[in-house]
Amino acid sequence: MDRQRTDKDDEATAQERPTLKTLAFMTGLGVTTVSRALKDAPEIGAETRRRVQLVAKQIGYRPNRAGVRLRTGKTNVISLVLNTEHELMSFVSDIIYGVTEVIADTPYHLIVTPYSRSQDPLDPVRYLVETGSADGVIISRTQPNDPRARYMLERGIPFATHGRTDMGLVHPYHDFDNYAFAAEAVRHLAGMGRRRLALVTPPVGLSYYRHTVDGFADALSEVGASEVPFNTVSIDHSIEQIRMRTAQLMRRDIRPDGIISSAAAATLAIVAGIEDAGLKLGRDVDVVSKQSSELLHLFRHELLVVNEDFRLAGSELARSVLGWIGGAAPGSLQSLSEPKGVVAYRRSD
Amino acid sequence: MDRQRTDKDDEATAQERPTLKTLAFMTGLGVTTVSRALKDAPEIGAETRRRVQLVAKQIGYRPNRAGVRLRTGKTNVISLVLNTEHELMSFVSDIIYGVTEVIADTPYHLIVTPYSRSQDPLDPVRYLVETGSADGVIISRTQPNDPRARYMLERGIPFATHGRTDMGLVHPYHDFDNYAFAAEAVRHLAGMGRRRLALVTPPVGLSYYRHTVDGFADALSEVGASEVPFNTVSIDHSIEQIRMRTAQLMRRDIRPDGIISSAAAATLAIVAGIEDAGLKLGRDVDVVSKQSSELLHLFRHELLVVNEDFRLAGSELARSVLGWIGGAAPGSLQSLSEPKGVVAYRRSD
DNA sequence: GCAATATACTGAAACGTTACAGCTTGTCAC
DNA sequence: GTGACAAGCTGTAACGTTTCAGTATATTGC
Repeated sequence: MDRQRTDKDDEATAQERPTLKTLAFMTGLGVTTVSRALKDAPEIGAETRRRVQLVAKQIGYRPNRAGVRLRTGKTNVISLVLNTEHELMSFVSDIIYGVTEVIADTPYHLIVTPYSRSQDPLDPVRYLVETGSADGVIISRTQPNDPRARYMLERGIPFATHGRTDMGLVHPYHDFDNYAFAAEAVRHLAGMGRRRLALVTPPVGLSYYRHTVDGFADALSEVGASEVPFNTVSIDHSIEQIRMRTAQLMRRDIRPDGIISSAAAATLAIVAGIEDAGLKLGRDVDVVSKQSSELLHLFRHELLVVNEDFRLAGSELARSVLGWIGGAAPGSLQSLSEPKGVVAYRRSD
Repeated sequence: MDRQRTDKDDEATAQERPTLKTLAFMTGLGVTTVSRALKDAPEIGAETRRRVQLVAKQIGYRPNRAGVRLRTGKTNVISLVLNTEHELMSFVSDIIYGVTEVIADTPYHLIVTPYSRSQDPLDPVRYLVETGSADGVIISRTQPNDPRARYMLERGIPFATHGRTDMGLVHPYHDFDNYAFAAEAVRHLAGMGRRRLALVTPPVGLSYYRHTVDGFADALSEVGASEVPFNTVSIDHSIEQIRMRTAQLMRRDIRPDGIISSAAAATLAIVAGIEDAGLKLGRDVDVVSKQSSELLHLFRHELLVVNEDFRLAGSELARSVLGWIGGAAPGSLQSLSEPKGVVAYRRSD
C-alpha cells in the first residue's frame, strides 16, 4: 500500500501523474502528436485525435501547470487585488464567490493578492506584472485617475476594475450605478416628504464617490430638496466616528430629516447616532442605505434599502478579464449594474 | 520607448526579466554556482556568495516560479478551501486577511479553492492533491471524522483544519473554544437569573457543534438551569427560517428566558423572532451571541456578545501550515483560542 | 514516371530551475 | 615530489510543455 519511489518504473507505466510522455507511450505516438491532438490542432488525423483524447480522459491526464507556464508564460491565474484594511467584509467574500463561480470550469485559479493601507496600491500590481504571476488582474477601490489601470494598460496585461475610471482610457470594468442609487434614494425620501437630506459618502477619491455625490446633487435640485452638509465622515471611517458625528449632526438645529448611506455597516452606526441624539428612525428621520446582504431590515424595520449584488460584480469582473485574455475588445467588456429601486421593509404591525 | 521583442538580444544583457543565466553572465560564474550562492549553500566561497547576492538584489532578481515548480515540485502555494454557500461572509474575508498577513513576507501565494453545496467536500481537496497544486491546504467546516483530513494525512500533504477532528489522528488545527463559549454564556445568563435556556447550534455534523452542545449541557447542570430544546434550526438555516422558528418558540408556554446563538447573522434573526412574538429583549429574554465584528451592540444594545477573531484564526492556520511544510511536528501546530468572556453593551441611559 | 504537394506524424530544442557528478587548484603530510 | 584531500567552481541532464523544422508516405498533375 505504501508504495516506495521505485526510480526505475518510469517506463510510462508508472503510477505517478500521467504526462504527455505517458500518453505518447500508451498511444504509440510521439509527444508532439499527443500535445497537438489534445488541443485539436488541424494537422492531426481525426481518428488519432479521438484516440488520444479518449486515452487522456481515461487515465485522467491533466496538463502540468508548471510545464505549460514555463514554456508559454501562461499562468492560468487570475489575481484579485485587495486592500486588507478597508474592504468591507461581506463585500470581499461575495466578490470572491462570484469570481470562483465563473472560473470554476476553466483552468484558472484565483489568487488573492493583498496590500495594506500603508502600501502604495500600485505595489501589488507591479509585483504581479513584474513577476508575471497572473494572466489577468481584478482591482477594486478604483479611482477616476487610477495609476494601476494606467500601468496595466501600458504593460498590456488584461485586467478589470471594480468601478469606472475617468482617464479617457478604455478598459473592462464592472460598476454599480451609484449615481442612480443616490438619485433614487433622494427621490424616494422626497416622495415621503423629506426635505433636508444628508449623504454619507463613499471614500473621497474613489470613482464612485463622485458618482454618488453627483446623483445626490442632481436629484436634490430636481425635487427641490436641500442638502444638509455632512462631509466629516465617509463610509471608510470607523463605526465609532460615524456614530459620534451623526449624533452631533442630529443634535443641531438644522438637522436632516433624511439620510442616505453608501454602506450597510455605516448605516448601523448612523442609526445608533440618530438614537443617541434621542430621535426616532421613521419619525424624525428616514434613512436609505445600500446593502449587499438582506440584513438591514432585521436591524430596524424602518430602514429603506437598495441592494447591491457583489457576487454579480465578481462574476462580471471575472468574465471581463477572461474575455480580454481571450482576445475580446476591452471596450466590449464593460458593464453597469442598475439599482433595483428602494425597498421598504416597514411591516404592517 | 516601445521596445520590440528583439529576439537576439538575449546575451544576458536583455531588458527581460533576469534569470540565473543573467546573473551568471554578469558575475562571470556558472548558473549552478549562482543558484547555490543564492541559497547559501556551504560549498560556495563567502565572497562569491556576497557578490552574487548583491548583484541579484541590485537587478531585482526573482526566481521564476514555474522553473522552480517544474524542477522541484514546490508550488509555493497555499490553498484555502471554501464552501461558497455556507461560509458566513465576514468569516471568509477575515480568514483571508489573516492568512495573507502571515504569508506576506514569504514566497507563498494564496489561492482560493471553492466548492459548492452540491459537491463532495472531498472533491476540491482531491483535485489539489492530485494535480499537486499546493504545498499546503487549509480547510474549514471540519467534522469529527473528517474524510478530507484523513485523505491528506494519507497522502502526506501538509494542511491545517479550522476546527478540531476526533479521529485519533494528529494534525495541525486552530479552533475557537466553543465549549468554553457555550459554558460561559450559560453561566452569564444564569448569573442574570435566567433559568430556561435555548441554544441555536452550529450546523449538526461539524466538530464545533458537539463542543458547543457539550459546553451548554455541562454548564446547564453546573448552574442548575434547564434546557428549552430548540433543535429545529442551526446557524446554517436561512434568516427567515430562524426568525420564524424563534417566533414560534417564543410563543409557547414554556419559552426560554435566555438564548445562546453561535453566529451573529443568526442572532439578528433570533431577535427579530423574539420581537415578532411580542417580547422584549433584555426584559423577557436575554441573548448571548458570538460575533466576529463589533456590530451587534449597534443592533440592540441589550445583546450580550462573545467575540471570535477570525483574522487570528487565519493567521494561526497559515502559521500552522507553513510550520508543517517547514518540517515542524504536526502535533506542535495546534492552537485553541479562548473566549474573552461575555461582554455587555448595555448603556447607562 | 516524376516532380510537386498535401497529410500525418516526429525529434530536438527551449523555457528556468536544481541535482548529480565531475573538474581544477591549492594545501598538506610524509 | 607525490598522493590525498578539501575548497570552490562547473557542465549536463532533467522536470513537462510547446514550437520549429523537419521526415515519410500518399496523392495529384501532367
